Amino acid sequence: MPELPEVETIRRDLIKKILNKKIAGVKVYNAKSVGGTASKFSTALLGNSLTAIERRGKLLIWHLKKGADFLLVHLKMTGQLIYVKERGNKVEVVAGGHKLSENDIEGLPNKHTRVALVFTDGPAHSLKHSVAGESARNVTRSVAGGPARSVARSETGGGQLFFNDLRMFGYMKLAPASVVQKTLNRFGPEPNTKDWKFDYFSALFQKRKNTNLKALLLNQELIAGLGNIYVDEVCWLAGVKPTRRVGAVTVAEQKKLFLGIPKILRAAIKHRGTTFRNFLDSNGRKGNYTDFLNVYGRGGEKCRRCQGIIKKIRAAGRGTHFCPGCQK
DNA sequence: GTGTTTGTTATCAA
DNA sequence: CTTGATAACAAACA
Repeated sequence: MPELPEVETIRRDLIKKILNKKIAGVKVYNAKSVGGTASKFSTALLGNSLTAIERRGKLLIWHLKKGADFLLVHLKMTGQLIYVKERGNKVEVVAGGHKLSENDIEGLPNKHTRVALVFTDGPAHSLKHSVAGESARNVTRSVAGGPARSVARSETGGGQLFFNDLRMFGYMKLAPASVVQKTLNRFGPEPNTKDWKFDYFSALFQKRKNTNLKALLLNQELIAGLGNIYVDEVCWLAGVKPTRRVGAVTVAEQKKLFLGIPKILRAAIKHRGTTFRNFLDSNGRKGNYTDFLNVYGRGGEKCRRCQGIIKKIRAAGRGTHFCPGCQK
């Protein structure tokens, strides 16, 4: 469940790994993941390179050197962008010293791989362009040796980026500047920037007084980047129940929430995000903020602040965790 | 077979 | 038009 801190972690890593490298190979395992037209996608990316990677909320905006389009990348719930550096025929994990489980980067591409990009530092030797069928399984069956293998054996030193997405909600879509602008304009302010102002935040509690706090904080058009995990954590930190009617949140509580949001997001970025289920960073490694969660995923456990028992309910259609003891 | 997981959008009601 | 709530999407797991 990549939220702002997880997407930001990936963004920072990808800048180091793939910026300005030539895209020498493109493989689409699932056309839907790239907006439906795999050939258009491949053509736009082959021989191209990234000049910048921006983030807005949970959305990544890839700037391409050639062509008029940008690439919008959204991981939704189960998307992963895993970069594997290549040495000869052997695939090598970039970040060592960390044990990887079977579900991590070994065996990539796997059945959840929807797109693979091959990078090279130098000029592209051979530009591979292939479009696969519905799943990696089909691909492997239909072609001798499997196209997946042909990617792994590509003669490049730049490495490969795998877009894995179990549930296929995520996407990598080409978009012209006009569409990008329209998309970005819909987001609320970024909590970790100078755009994060209390006057704006406080006004939301008047404007949206009839919903509950959880729904307010989850709304990307009002605040960019919070998702289910961090909303629960922010509410705990501020001592307010996520189910509280927005109109009944006091100014003092608004202040705690206002300060708590960037505080938690920054801490989570510092610890490279939270891995609760599917999140892996671009090295295929888990996020470490999981150890710092106070309520999310701790239903039935003791509150670290008041020794109450964390409750899990459903609010705004989401699994919601809070402490009845110290959240009012 | 049932319920649960959640980011975003579509849809509907008020 | 706005707000608010809910279903739908899709795959896997307990």
